[in-house]
Amino acid sequence: MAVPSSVSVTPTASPLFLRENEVRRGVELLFFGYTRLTRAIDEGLAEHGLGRAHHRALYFIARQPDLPISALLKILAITKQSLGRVLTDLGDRGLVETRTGNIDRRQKLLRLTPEGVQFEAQLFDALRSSLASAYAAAGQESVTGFWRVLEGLIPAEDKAMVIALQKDI
Amino acid sequence: MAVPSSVSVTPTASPLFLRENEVRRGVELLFFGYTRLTRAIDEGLAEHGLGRAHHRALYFIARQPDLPISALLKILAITKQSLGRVLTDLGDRGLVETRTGNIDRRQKLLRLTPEGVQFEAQLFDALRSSLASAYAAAGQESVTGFWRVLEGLIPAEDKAMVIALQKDI
DNA sequence: AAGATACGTCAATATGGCTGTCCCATCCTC
DNA sequence: GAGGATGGGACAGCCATATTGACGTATCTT
Repeated sequence: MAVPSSVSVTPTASPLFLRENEVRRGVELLFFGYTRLTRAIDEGLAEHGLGRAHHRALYFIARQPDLPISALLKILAITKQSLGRVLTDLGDRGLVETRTGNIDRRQKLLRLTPEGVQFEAQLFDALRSSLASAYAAAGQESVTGFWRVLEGLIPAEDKAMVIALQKDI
Repeated sequence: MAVPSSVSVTPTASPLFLRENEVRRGVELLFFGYTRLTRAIDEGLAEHGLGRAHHRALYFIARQPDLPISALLKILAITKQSLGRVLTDLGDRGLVETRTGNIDRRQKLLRLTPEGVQFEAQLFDALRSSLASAYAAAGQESVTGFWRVLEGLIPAEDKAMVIALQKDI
């Protein structure tokens, strides 16, 4: 390891620093795996003149119908302005609609139109076929490990949000 | 594993289609895990006025010194123009240098300068601490599964490239 | 000598983020 | 009921990162 001593000056070897190979492998597999998975849907998106940002919104709206905009902002961690543009596009194409919240009338609750449901399902099919075949090739035990490691990458303050997503399946 | 015996159409319900929950979970964990990991280095990059695109180049040059530009183009799967700008920025900051190939004098071989090595190591420390703690929390068996699933997401035609990266650690 | 390859470069464009500012409607608290 | 906090929308401008297409030069291969 040709790391200049000025950077990581650990006099004693910490276990966290004995893993360069494993860490680099994880970084690389995450990079390639993630980018290849997202590419699986580009074609479907392009047919509607949409990009990946639109898909992310579409996906989470599909996942939690009647999601308030503020919740989507937290999930995506982008600014209101950036999301506004995306939602305008999705609305213009008749894929997403909003209605006023019952409990809090300031809120707009997002949900997919029937066309939106169909389109999201079509995109999801591409994700499913990629991920399901990776799952099948790796085996169920590996899938569990895959989830565990990824969960460990999510900071504590975001974890509740992610788990909430997966509760009401 | 329950992979249909060929690519053929299975009239009965394929196991691949009985996994919506698992697939959604994977999509979400990949999204959050990947984005959170990449955020870990944004601060360090911003100090040099660089972005994530610069880090990706820096990372793979660190990984394979004397990498020809054409190889980096394949890894990153972006256009020559996009990469050109990134490499210009890295060169201007004295982080990356090129030299003419010995075997093929048309090639320019990329490598980090000493400053580049130090900077990459600093960024890598952030990645390492995130990933290593996720690894530690999940356990070694999970890490193996994590790798296996991600490998399954990489299309066959790219797999050789990724494996080549990990051979000469 | 001809063609392919590796790299560089110019110009124009798209996407998806950002900041800052201001506004309106609604809710909550005192 | 007044005042402040919150949810959402909108305008203007900017930045980072990617794209396509076309063209040029050096070098390698045949």
